[in-house]
Amino acid sequence: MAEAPIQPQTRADEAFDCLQTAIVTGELAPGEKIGEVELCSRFNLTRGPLREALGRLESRGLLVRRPHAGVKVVSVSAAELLELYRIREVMEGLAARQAAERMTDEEIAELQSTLDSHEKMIEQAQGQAYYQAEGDYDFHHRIATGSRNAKLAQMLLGDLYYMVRMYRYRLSTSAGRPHKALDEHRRIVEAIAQRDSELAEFLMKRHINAARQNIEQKIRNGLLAI
Amino acid sequence: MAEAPIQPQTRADEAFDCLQTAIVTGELAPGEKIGEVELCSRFNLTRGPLREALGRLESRGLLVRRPHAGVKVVSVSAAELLELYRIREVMEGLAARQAAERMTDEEIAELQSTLDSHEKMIEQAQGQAYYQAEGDYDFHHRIATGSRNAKLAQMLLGDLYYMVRMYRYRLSTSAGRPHKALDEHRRIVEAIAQRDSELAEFLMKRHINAARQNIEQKIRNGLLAI
DNA sequence: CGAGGCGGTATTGTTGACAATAAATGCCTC
DNA sequence: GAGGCATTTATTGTCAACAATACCGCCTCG
Repeated sequence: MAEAPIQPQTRADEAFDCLQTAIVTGELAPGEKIGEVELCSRFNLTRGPLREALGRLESRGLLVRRPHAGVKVVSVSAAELLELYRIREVMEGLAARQAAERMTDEEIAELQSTLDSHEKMIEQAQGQAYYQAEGDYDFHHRIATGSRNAKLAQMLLGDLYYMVRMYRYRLSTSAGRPHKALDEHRRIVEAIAQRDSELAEFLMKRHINAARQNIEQKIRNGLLAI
Repeated sequence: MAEAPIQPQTRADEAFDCLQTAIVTGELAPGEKIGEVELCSRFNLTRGPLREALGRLESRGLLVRRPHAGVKVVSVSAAELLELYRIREVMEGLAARQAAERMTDEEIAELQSTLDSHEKMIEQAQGQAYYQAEGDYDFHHRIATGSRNAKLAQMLLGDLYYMVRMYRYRLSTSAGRPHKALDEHRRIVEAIAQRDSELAEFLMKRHINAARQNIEQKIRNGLLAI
């Protein structure tokens, strides 16, 4: 894959990575107000690079900043989370369509083999939810880059996924869903392998739509406090 | 509307706005390598806020930055510009669909009246291209915000439009297209007014698809050097 | 007793100087 | 004369001090 550089090349990059993962993992809770100096001591940084990272995070919508009043982690309401899935639906649908047109045969083969390993991960039930989440992320990540649409991949991987992942960590997938999701992944890859771009788009949209409905149902049942 | 604050609230915001408009208008040409100190003197800023703005611009994909090697304005190839339109197609389709479901009657009425004024602007042929571009931007802007999908609006208005507008300035619309575009706008609004979300999505997608093909054709004819 | 204004304090925004890195130039060697 | 290496230089990255602003508690006044 080779996505992350060997090491953050500059202190600002380092700060950016630290903050981003801290937000995604929930180490910095949504809605939490955070002071700059506190963050500096926490991540061994100085305020210059930190502020630069803060700006980038704000631009990506993970932070909100009020002038002279500090920054706080964005808190996404349940409704907004569902809206995110609406966006994912159309964007990843496009990604799947373009991936079907443009992925190399090697990439498709790799994609299929990753699905195999995801299946194994799910079989050994321990840590099922976590591995499923990671596997799911891996799958969608590959489709996004496989679209050969740089901006699309950037928006999906840089903007949307991080916001969704904020909630993945506390959103344990419901029983039975992992298998269903994997099956849906399989069908999408199948369509891509057959270069059936229309079908790939359709299946991807339906896949994400199903995930959204899954969350929607949980919210209705009060199983999910956001 | 009331979008832009009365004045940039902080120096970094000011820097961000300056740089962004400078890039969009072409004052800073794509591919141009720019030094920080030069920018500082040009916009009467100091390097701190400037760097913060630079980070935000980079995060939005208008700049590319190589550590210790300076920043340069992103140069979008013809192929990438067309890819941008593919993204717009699906995202604005979604925006139109949600706008049809969620815009208030007042907003729809306003939208219709803005179309009237756009028509007048086109009638008086002078500066046709410019007004058309602005009117087009205005229209799509309203649809995006009308979707009541904050993240969608943010991604469209914050990420995509600025990149597209970089090329709008040198992309004179072809003869006859303004009228056609206005007509397409009219139909979309009509669908929204009738709360026909499916039709609104369809028409919007087709509208942007037509714009893309228009550009594609120009590129093929060598009328467009990118 | 409540509301509004006022000052202290802590936090953010900004600045200029310092250090580290990469590009560029000139020199030396082959 | 050409190529590679070391030095120089300019640019970026980083830091710590300074200034400006908003929040909080207190006091006064209605």
